[in-house]
Amino acid sequence: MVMNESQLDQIFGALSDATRRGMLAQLALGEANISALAAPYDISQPAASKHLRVLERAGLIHRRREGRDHYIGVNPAAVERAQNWIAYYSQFWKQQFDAVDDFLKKRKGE
Amino acid sequence: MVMNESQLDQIFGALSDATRRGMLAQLALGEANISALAAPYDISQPAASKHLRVLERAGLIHRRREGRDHYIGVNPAAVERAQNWIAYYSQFWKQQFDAVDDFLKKRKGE
DNA sequence: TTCATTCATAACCATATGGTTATCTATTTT
DNA sequence: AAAATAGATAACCATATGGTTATGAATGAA
Repeated sequence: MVMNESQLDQIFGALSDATRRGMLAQLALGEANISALAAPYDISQPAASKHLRVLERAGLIHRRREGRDHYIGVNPAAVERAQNWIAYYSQFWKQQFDAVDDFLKKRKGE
Repeated sequence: MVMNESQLDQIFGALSDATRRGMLAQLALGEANISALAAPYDISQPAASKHLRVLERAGLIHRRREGRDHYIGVNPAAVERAQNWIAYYSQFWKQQFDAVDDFLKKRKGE
């Protein structure tokens, strides 16, 4: 579980906003340019630009320029870091939760 | 994938700080009181108290009072929400990533 | 009863975040 | 060449975040 802590800060921080999560969700359908990603939200163009910079800084997306369009795609590896952190600890959390649960069930059965 | 968006905001937001992630990691060993959770960090007692309130508001932990001690434990269900969000979309992200990867490998083989 | 410990709360400070409008560059379209 | 489109950047604003010190309440130990 060796991992750059500050990058995890940025990854989770980037995921903590519904607009950015929505953009990532949209990118599950494939690459999109910034206008397309901004369209579903009632925000200004610079606001969308800022959100994408946050996602980019966290390493969650990459950007490919084609003329005046910037095409955005997801970096699954970065998302996986967050997923791994949660998965690693949730083993232990669930385990100890289940232990308490078992104890309560057994006591109820007496 | 119906899920309270603002709670996801809070869950991911709570996970975006290394101190709070450290506290959750420590809780993998079992319940602990606030002093024990604060001990590894060079922060004041009120700072630790604030971090725990953030985790609590996100539903990631629960608190049980015993005399002057507040014992903290993890709520695995809340963590699972974050995990599920990532797991759901990462299918698609990886899938499209693999498709590009295959394409590049095939082209290289020509 | 007095002292120590655990924790919460209030007030404050610096910085980050999420939004805006205005303006600029670069590229495409007409 | 002129107009439209895609984006970036700067300057600004309100609020949130993460930290501090000071203080108070409640419980436990001497």
